[in-house]
Amino acid sequence: MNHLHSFSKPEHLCGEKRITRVFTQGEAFIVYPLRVVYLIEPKNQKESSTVLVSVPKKRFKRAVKRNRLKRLMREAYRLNKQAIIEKLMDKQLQIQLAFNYVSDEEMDFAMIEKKMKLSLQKLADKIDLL
RNA sequence: AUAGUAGGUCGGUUUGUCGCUUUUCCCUUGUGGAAUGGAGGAAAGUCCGGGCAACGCAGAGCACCAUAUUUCCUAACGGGAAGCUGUUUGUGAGGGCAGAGUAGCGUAACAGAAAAUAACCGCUCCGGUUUUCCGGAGUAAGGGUGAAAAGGGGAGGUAAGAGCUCACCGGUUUGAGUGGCAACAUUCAAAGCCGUACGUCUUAUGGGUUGCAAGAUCAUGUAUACCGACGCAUGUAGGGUGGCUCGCCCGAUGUCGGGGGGUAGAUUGCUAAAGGCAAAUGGUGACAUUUGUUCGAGAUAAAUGACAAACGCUUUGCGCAGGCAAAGUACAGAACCCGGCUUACAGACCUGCUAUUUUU
RNA sequence: GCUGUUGUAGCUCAGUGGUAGAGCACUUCCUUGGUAAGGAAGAGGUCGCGAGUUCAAUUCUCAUCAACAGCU
Repeated sequence: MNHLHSFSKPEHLCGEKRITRVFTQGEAFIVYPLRVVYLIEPKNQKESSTVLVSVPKKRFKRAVKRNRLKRLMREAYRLNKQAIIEKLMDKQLQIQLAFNYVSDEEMDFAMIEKKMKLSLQKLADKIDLL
């Protein structure tokens, strides 16, 4: 069985030091409602892509809504990550990603998936330029 | 039948595809496979109480905070049950709120004569003047103001009046009896002639602090914290006793020995518990006892999901009806664990009771 | 996870139970040839929301909502 669509623990971006590094050294762009922060560097760990998603408490007060949006974003990433993974494998690079949700309104899965595809395409273009 | 009220219960189901995570097992040992478990009645707010943990422990007084009707329940509580008294709300079943003490002190705007040792108008008597009126004394029945006006209405009494006196009634205090575990209720007698609300104050009881991001262990690794002995000093400067006072305790620098702070990480704490369900017994009840049976989240930038389809339920529209179509399907997500309280909630069900209408 | 503070006019803030105020801003008028400054007058408040105590609540009590801050 192939595992093109998995999203297991090693693919999460965690640990205070690594997260701080991404946010201080990484670059960012916005594909509304997603703000994408990324850091591309030569490959030195097993996974070629590690990701975190976040929804600010300030915009969504209820935990249920925050959890749902995070799940939708994760799901959208999981189903579409192949777009960048292969390019990274070819060039022997790794990427660390952070997705911030910056809208004030809840969106459904179709919308979020569309935006996620857009932002991943944008990342793929950047990888090609390197 | 409709509307309501009190208490209790539930709060979607099935299938497919792709995923997340706990535990166990297997192998060809890795982006592997299999099996298994995986949010709530409020997981929420963090308002109380407890367990558990670390630190502290020399006390006394004051201060501070909380609580305050009775009896019971409970591990405990500021929670609950059943009562008592008052008040308020509802046609009603019911619901809300308050309930230690009152000796002293303070406040009660505006209006009103006066907001508690009262006297503007009025009433009565006396003196002056004699047309109205002026001055003095008495009085608190009547008037108006106000949220609130000095027990109630009646008879006697008087110049006019007044608990001034009398009987009855209301309330207060004291004593005695009856009922009740008690709060209290009720009866009799006596006294006295009797206002209200809030605050302050007083009394009683309780309160060490911090919280699983507590704390423990491991690997890496080193400031020189801390401890002991000796020496100095002889309780001096200063410090601690988490706000103050008294009291108590420690106590400067040196040498030797022991020892290991902080940061980031991993493991642990971590989930079986005052647990759920049923029956019987006791109790008005909260609840307790016994017996039987049953279940099993443990993540850590944080899992329990996404998509699709079908069904169920609710509402609306169309239709005589079967049915068809559309819309909706709540509040909300564990983060150490329990007991409560509070707040949010589509819809459904059960039991008791109430009101209205109709029928028998 | 734990803890605290604040909410009053468009803005910044007063207001210790008795008719809600100040400064700036706004409107009208005066002044000036005109503008600014100055002067006069005026408008603008569910006192975050909901209960309770009281004769009376911005103020006292309870619950709730929002904003902000702190510890880690």
